[in-house]
Amino acid sequence: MTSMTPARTSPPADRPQLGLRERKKIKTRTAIRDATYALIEEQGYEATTIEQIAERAEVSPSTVFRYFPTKEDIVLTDEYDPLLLEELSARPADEPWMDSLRHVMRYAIGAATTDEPEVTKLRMRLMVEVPAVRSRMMETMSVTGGLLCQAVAGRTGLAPDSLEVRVFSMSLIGGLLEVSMYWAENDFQGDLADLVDRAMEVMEKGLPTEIR
Amino acid sequence: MTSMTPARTSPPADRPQLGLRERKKIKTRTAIRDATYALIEEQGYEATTIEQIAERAEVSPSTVFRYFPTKEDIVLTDEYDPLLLEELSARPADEPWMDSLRHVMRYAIGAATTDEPEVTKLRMRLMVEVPAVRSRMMETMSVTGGLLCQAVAGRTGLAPDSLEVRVFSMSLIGGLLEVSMYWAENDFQGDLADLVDRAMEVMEKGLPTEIR
DNA sequence: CCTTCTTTTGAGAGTTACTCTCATTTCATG
DNA sequence: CATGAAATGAGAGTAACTCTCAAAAGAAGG
Repeated sequence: MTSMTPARTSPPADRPQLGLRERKKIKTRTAIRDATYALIEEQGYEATTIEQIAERAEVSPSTVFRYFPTKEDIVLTDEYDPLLLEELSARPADEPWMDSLRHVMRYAIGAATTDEPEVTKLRMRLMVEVPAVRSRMMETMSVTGGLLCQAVAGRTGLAPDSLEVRVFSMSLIGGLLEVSMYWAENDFQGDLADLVDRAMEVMEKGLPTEIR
Repeated sequence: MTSMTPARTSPPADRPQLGLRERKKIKTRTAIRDATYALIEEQGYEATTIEQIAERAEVSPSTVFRYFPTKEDIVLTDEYDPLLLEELSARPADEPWMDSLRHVMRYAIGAATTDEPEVTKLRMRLMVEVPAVRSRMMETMSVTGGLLCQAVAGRTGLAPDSLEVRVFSMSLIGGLLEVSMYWAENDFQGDLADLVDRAMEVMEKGLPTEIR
């Protein structure tokens, strides 16, 4: 899911013969992001202004806004969701639903923590510390939620816009988001994959000591 | 929870001999809120500026910000959470946890839909339509989540900051928030309490057709 | 290479939510 | 009524965004 996946330098997979124009666009995009990360490390999130970002990325402020609709998006945006959903639908149809999810989550976590661990951690830290970032993250998670609904519906045969599917998806996403926060708040101790396992256990079976 | 409870004209219960100062404060607070609601009905959320709100409420813009930290808060803020938690902890200790929750939810829904149904609906509509409002709502829900953790912990004997409790609380809140959205998106058809029941069923037992 | 068309960029002005400060007013109290 | 504390208003300032328009830079064809 969004929170687990790092922002990529280049779009995953396809890169066949891009024109100079396209290549430049990618370069500016990452220039802006890198500038932002660097400035945030130096001064913190709030203290970093769009103007500073623009200056360091050597573009105009207008351009920054052209590439990212909000300041938070510079930090958060990634393009992994479709990949994950694909991964999810590629799972065997007879596999228990929660097991499929677990696999996909592991996959996502692997990608995020191997690829660019510092960036991933920075993002999670910002999520915990900066309300605006957290909000924006939740926003994008609810978009992810919509996609998840499709996947769940496809798998279970339920309607994607039914209350049940929607509630299930959102509560799942809420839970997973909380895992990230927990991990970040506890200084990234332990293995994120293990935490996710524990979380999914809870969401599947309820609290450990709960009296049914 | 927050999403279900209407903003009150006066703080619930206690009003024993308030000084003129306090009474005036309450009056301005509701004046601002009423002005906001009215303007939003007339022009929509985005088109309504703080200046307009201030003008109609007959206070200065500064005062508006003194009472509400953000524009979204004018619409969303209520003070019901503590009440609900109290209600929750007042439930018999041997009652199954989910049953307790169900009761409290019913209570909250009853209060919200009986008290000021139009306001409640307006808020939910804004939640669906205005991203900023939705974000802010999610923010406050995550605060509520923290409180809920305490309650869950007290009941189950688990640590309030344990991963399990936190995940459980947040996924619950995510699910309940989605119920509100669903209700609003479907033009408030059907009984909210029924929807909440169905949602809690999902969160307790998983999706209907799920193969365990 | 040069022309023409399209896309991307930069500059600048404007809006609005929000912050901070300080003087003034308004209530509380003895 | 005097004195102190709290609430208000006025105003200046910041920074994230939005919009518009003209200049610059790649794409494509002759």
